[in-house]
Amino acid sequence: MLTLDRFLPYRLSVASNAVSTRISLSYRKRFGLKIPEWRLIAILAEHESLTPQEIGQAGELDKITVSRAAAVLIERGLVAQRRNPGDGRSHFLSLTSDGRALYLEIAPAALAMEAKLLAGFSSEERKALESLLRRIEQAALTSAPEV
Amino acid sequence: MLTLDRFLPYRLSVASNAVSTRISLSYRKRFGLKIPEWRLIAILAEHESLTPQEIGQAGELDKITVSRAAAVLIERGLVAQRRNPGDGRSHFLSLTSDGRALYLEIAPAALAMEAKLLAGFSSEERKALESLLRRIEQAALTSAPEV
DNA sequence: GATATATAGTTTCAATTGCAACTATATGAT
DNA sequence: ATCATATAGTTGCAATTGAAACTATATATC
Repeated sequence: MLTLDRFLPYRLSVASNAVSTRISLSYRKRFGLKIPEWRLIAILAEHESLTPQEIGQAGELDKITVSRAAAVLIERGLVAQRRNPGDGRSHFLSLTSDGRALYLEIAPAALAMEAKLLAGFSSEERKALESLLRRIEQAALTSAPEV
Repeated sequence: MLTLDRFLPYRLSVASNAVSTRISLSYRKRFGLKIPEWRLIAILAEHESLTPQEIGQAGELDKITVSRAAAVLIERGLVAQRRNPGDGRSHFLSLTSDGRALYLEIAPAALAMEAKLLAGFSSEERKALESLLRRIEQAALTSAPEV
């Protein structure tokens, strides 16, 4: 028998929405960033210099989203663009020093929010949650697109 | 140090998106339903007759979403509306026999999709995932709206 | 090296979503 | 009973999102 309350896709969606809403409010209020913009900054902070395509792969963002987020961040002077000598259709993106400075502000705030969410969890529980989420994601991507 | 790939809100969002995308495609293709419409049907299947407000509480849907989903389902003859004698601003919604018939088709399909997603999980893992998700959700709702 | 096909990224347009204003009814105060 | 305030649900409008078309460049074929 089906019970919505115990249906995995429902529980996952509700949990994810609660967390996203909570977090995105913070990003927006404190730093004027939407989630894709924040993701792009986080990825560039880890990778130095990437093409939009590589950013999309690294952060599960589609190319439209990357394009728009990058435009906003370039406009704000947080991200710089330079030619890709190997491929004229593409280009490299990287954080400017302002971008890096902003990242150094956000990263601790993000970690603090995460810590708050996970406050009641043991370290085994955290690991378990991460691993279960990865497996569910894998299963969703793997199973045939049509049931 | 922050790593996007290991950041809980990110993992949660990615997993939830993967599952939602996968599932909503199915609902839409096979039954012409969007997720809120499906949720509304599932809730009414469990509760017989509810006001829009009660539906919203039962399924984490805001009142606008309920209103629009209900309008679509009434138009399709899947949901019926009748006066609420106790409060003229409100009304009761319930499944029509067509609505119940559709539910009896969808419910097994939904359970089958869930089973597929959870195929590699032991029953302890399933319970753990459900409980961890509820706790995260609670933590997100509880923690102050501003960090 | 010209033409055809493929790919990276952007832009346009249509669908979806959510806030804020609105309508109708209910509740509380004088 | 009248007026003020609160609540249920709907609608209008603005912002967000995503799919498809478009532009520019690259690669493959003849």
